Amino acid sequence: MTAQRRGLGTNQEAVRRHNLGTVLRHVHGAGQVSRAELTALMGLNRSTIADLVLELESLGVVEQTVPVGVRSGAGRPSAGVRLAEVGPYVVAVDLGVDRAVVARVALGGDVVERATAPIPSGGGEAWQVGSTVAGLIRRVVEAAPSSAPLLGVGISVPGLVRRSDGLVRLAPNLDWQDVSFGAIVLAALGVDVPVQLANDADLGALAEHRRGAGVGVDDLIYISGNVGVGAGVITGGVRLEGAGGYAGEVGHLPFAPEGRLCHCGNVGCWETEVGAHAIAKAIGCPESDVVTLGDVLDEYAGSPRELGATGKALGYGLASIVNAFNPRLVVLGGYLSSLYALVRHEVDAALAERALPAPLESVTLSLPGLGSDSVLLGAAEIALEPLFADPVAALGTALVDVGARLAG
Amino acid sequence: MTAQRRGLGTNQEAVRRHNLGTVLRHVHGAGQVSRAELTALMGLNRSTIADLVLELESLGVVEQTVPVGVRSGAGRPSAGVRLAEVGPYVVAVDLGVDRAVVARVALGGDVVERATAPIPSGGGEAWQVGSTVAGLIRRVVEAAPSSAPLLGVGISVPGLVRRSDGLVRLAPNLDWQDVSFGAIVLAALGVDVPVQLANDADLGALAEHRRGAGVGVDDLIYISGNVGVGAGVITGGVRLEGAGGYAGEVGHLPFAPEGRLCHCGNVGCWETEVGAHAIAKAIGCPESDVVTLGDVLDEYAGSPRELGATGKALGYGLASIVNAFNPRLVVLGGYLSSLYALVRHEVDAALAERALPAPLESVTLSLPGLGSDSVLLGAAEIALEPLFADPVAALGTALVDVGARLAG
DNA sequence: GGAAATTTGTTGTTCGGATGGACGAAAGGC
DNA sequence: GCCTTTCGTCCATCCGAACAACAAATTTCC
Repeated sequence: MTAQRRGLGTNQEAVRRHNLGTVLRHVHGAGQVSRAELTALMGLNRSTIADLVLELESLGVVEQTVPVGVRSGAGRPSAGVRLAEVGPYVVAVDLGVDRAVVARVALGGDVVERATAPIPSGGGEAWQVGSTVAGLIRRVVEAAPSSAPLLGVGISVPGLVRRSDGLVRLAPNLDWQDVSFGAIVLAALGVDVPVQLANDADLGALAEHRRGAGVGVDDLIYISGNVGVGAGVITGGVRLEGAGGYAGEVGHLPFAPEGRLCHCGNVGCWETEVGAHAIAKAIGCPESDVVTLGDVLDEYAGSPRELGATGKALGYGLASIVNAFNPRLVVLGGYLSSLYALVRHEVDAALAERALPAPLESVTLSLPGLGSDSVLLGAAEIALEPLFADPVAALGTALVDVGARLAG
Repeated sequence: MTAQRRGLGTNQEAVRRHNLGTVLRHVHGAGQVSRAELTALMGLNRSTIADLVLELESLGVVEQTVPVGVRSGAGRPSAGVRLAEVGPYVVAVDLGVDRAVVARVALGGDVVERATAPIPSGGGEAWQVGSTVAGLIRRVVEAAPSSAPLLGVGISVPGLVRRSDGLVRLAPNLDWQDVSFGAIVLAALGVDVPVQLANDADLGALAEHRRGAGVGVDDLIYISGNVGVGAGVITGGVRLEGAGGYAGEVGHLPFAPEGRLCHCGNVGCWETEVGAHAIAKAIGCPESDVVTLGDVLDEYAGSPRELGATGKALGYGLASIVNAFNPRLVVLGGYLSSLYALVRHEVDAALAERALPAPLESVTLSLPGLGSDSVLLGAAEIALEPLFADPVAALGTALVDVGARLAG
């Protein structure tokens, strides 16, 4: 029972829900599992697993295959369970500061189709962006088999998103404040599907945890470098959200009291040292290229010395994060992955200098295992969440024949 | 299912375990609940609750009472469920830097008996402290009814405690490093009971969440001022532990790069501004009174201006914590509660100045609801944890006739 | 004051779903 | 080619939550 409301009792419906969802979660995570592996993973009886798989098969989400795959020892090979060929899917939206990426993502995490459009600098009116996104959604959904159900839409936003209702409280680089972007997109689409919004760093963390560099790691942090800097925290295997959903705003941790003025109104925030604008200034990159700083850094041919101070600042800041959250893994996403490749030594040294020995000894820095798709795939994962919580209910309310409905 | 291993399925034994534990948790939390309230709280059937209560009664942990208490509407009054008169108990140990407090705590959280002994300054050898603590444990257990089972011992340590095995990695103010204090106490006691160790701030947070200022608040932080400064974090209703159990070490967040040298080897840690030594210096308190700084501050009659900078530093540091964790409540424990009473205005203003608007709007600062017992009661709570996870198993392995066993 | 309404406790039964055993099937090892 | 090992399938079983019916205790209303 991953996230049941605490204090409640467990009735038998809940047991079935949980077990169905857990089987599906395993298939989703591994792509292909044998029934024998499922019995071992879940600690349930052979017969029970068989029954659960049968029900999922009749729901049209998984298929059983002939025994295949690497065999270990003797004995009859176990039947495989894999995702259905024409199964449920979600739409993932990665809203960046300069472009929106929209993808149709199948259960299992494969990007089936993808579309991108630029966003005018400064964000533009939210309804314009919503209209653009809706157009991209129409495009990626068009070719989907009409019998495949759409489970929902997950949207990543570079800013503070209120958990309770998905309101975008503040997205500085889009110049948005208190925007109900989920409702805007739905209105532009003209249909009603479940929509989930979340912060980009939180979604990066989720995706890296499920399918990237952090598989099997229950305490990890994803640092997103996306003009601003934020952190998504997974702890004990679950997302750290905080009271309102704003946890992980590490970009405004104090860093240099005598430092530069930050757009948040304070002085010397970490972001003023390792944010995109600061780095661009350090390497003499024109202001117009700030939004694509990652690409600039990938092709950076200047002296690494110009970035030495930045690397040190990154390491010092990471030390604070390591002390506060004690993660096993820190994934550096966005342009920070490009930066880390250039100044790895400075970052590692600064981290080791400032972090406490105990949390330091078990932490690792790494690049995203999903490249630049972490956030997009994280958006897919939150859209899939209801399916794992209750497969029957989620498929019951899913939208079928989506292409036709959206065409009109 | 509060903390089941993820990925596992739920079998029927687990359901019963969970439901029994949840009933007990409710009785433990409320002291007295009616069966009707339990059905509403847990969402289970009347008959099911009746059966669960019957089983707990036969285990000797709860008793049913005649209908009593405030009645709301019409209808037959519901039977009450309360903790058994002679029920299971735990021993809680609060290891401070200058004294150890040991208490016998009944299920329900009442301190039945308590004993205290000083600890030589600088901590002394761990085995000496262990022997002292064992003596206190003997004393508080002596008068316990011989039929009452001892569930375990919970120990709070002012330092970094490894979650996996309870090893005390570092307790600077006791001058300990890698001390297996649980084993030491058990050896001095000569019996084998479950022992849980944890960091003092984590336990303060736990107790305030369960029985103090944070009842019903699922995202709270307890800041312990106990010579050093640390934070215990509850998020989503569960303890934030991190990979090794060291999460919440906020005392060494960077604060003033040009500041004082910290014992951790860095410069300008938050602790160098709001730690006990810094405050003592600010108000001209002799070094020998640092360990009782809370009492000193309670009787402080000097000019509040001497503490203005400290209050500001506290507020700024709290802003970082609020941005990073987005709590709904921050409880200031230890000497920080005394400090806050003196410079509330400065702290509030500094927090409001540096925290981001979104997380700031929902956060409250408060004093501990449990006074100076937060940490002690938190130690009791971790010792009780196995009981709620599996009442039958925990009571099966509990120790009876404790007085006689410990006398020899 | 009495009857109706309301809510709960109790008891016996039902039912959902996990479990376990028996048996056959499909592989590897010798 | 036979034995061993492991798995799928088909039962019967069993555990425990849910449900229904009735009795009990209290409030409310007339």
